[in-house]
Amino acid sequence: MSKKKVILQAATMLFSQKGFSETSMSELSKITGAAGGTIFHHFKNKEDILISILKNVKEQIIEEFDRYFREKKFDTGLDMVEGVITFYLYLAGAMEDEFLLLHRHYPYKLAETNPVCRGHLEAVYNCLTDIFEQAIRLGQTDSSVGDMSARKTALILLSMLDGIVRFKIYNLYDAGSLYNEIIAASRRMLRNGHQERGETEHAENI
Amino acid sequence: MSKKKVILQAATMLFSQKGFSETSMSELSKITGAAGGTIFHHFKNKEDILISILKNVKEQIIEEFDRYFREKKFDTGLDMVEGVITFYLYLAGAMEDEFLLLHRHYPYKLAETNPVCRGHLEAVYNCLTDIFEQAIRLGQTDSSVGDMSARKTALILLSMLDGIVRFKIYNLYDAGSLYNEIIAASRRMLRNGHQERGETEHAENI
DNA sequence: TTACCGACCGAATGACCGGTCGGTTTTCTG
DNA sequence: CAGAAAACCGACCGGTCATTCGGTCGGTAA
Repeated sequence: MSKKKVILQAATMLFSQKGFSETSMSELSKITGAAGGTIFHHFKNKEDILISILKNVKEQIIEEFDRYFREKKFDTGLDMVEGVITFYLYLAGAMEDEFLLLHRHYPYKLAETNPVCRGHLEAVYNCLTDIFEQAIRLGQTDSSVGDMSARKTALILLSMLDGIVRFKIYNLYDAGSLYNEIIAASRRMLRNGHQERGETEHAENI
Repeated sequence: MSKKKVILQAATMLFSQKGFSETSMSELSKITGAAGGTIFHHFKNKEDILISILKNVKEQIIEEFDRYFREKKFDTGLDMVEGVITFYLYLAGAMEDEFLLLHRHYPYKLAETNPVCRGHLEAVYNCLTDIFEQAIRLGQTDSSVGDMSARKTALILLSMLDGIVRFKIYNLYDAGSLYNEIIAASRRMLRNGHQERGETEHAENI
């Protein structure tokens, strides 16, 4: 493997697990076996390494979902939502470092001044939101999902998963033990129930 | 106000908005007007400042919820859940810096080796989860909330709000414009609907 | 008056930081 | 094989970092 790849891979791990500022170039140099100068031969500065990593993360996540949808078909929109949730949680485990990096604050701080960085981050979240939105819209055409704002509900679902993943990453709670309840809760949240029943006495508050 | 309070207040802002490692003691010194030595007279090191801040954050959040429940009463458990969600989102805006700090990675990293730090963080999340759990259990006794694991559903609700707040903090999406949908989605997720209807053809997948 | 206190100061310290540069080795190409 | 280009090296630089420490000062108790 080329030295550049080695550097990128080690930096992904270090920036994710230790943080960007908390990782020194000398440490990256020691771990990769590359001399200090070699790193700066491949990347113009430390920040440039992070941008390259984020580009990779973006491409990997989008590619993973593309592949998933190429292989998988769904009976209903609601089933598709469940599939996406399941795959998202799987991916958060399989790409642990990458998801951890996306939960760190530094990339978002950098995104405020660096358009390229912002572009990569937005691409990830737009991709994910779009997928959920499509699934919800599909569910609304086949009546497996009720009448609600597809975009906003997609964002709520994504927020929920994002929060679950953060809890797991930050060692607050284990996402795995919540899996069944997440699926059940999402189905209850989405399912078509518009029979205009009158027994739900608090409907007028919504 | 005592110099120690000034230091703590400025450090809360700096550690939240810039990050712990990205904030230097000289910057903290300049902003507060306290000499470098003064800061180390009040705190044994930089980390000790963070611990003190987390202690404050914990106490403030718990106190805020205590006050809220002293003033507010609810007709049903489901109404209580809505109230807690609303208050949580209000608090995330009113205590922006404090919530931002709770979304940074450094405190959780520190918690792995520092039991005091871990204690403060756990206290915050246990408090919040307990509140949701109580509301759900109340809802189950008055039949406004369906039959589901109270603890796990509480964690899912908290994850959802946590994710929403993160999206807002990291400038990914505005939580305010999602408020009505969050309430509606939560009510759908929780509401008692166990009429054993057969028309939801995917119930067997849950 | 004296003796002591805690709050406060800011220069000094040494470790470490990101980044540079001149030179060497390896790889590619004609 | 020659020579150019790319990869690589590590000593070195100026600057910043958290922390230390000798000392000043106003209050207060004996």
